[in-house]
Amino acid sequence: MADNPSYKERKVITIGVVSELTGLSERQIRYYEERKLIFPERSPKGNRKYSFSDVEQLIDIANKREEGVQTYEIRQEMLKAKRKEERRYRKELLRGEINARFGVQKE
Amino acid sequence: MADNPSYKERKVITIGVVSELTGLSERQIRYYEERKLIFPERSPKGNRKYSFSDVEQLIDIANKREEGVQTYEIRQEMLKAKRKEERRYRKELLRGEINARFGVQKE
DNA sequence: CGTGTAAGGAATTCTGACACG
DNA sequence: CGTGTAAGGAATTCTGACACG
Repeated sequence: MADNPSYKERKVITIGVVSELTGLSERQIRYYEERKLIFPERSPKGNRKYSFSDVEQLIDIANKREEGVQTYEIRQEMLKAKRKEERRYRKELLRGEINARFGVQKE
Repeated sequence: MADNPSYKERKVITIGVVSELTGLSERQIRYYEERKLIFPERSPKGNRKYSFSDVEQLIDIANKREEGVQTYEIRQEMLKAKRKEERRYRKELLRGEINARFGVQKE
């Protein structure tokens, strides 16, 4: 589904660059991690690494915060969206299984 | 043509990460820049920033070097490919202009 | 030519804490 | 709650140079 090299998801960007890209302070970025809104990886020596996808997520968070939405609420929204996505995915899986057993044959 | 956000071309990766990604030493990466094989941007304070595209380019360079190709030769090949690409592009431009004046109308 | 390394300095990042509100 | 800041240390990056071959 995603590109195989998947430039968007590779966690390769350091916090300083993320700060420039998002306009957020490093303090804010680390705090949003503490509040479980963002999940960077760590380099061997402990430096945070973010993906472009994380950068976009942070920009969304920044917009919500400007509207006065609290981090807790943002987290709730994220969890809700995630559950919805999982339901959609399971449904898709199920459809595939049913087709494999009872569906019309291809060719 | 490329994605608008253009994750592949944004120069956001520090040299340490590029070193991990490519298996090349920082010394080698800086040297290939000196030889004009790679063109990182610089952060305000002078740190090199690379794109995913640069990383791929470096992997190609590493492969060529393993085959014993010298940096000078690699550079010549790159310049040749670039000129070829430019000819293709100008041809494309020209075709567009001709169509705009004399070509069949759409609709 | 291509790469390793030691050198010294400057910039980056990390954590835990105090501050304000 | 969300963010700024000073603190001290560790890791990163930079440049110019010497070394080997």
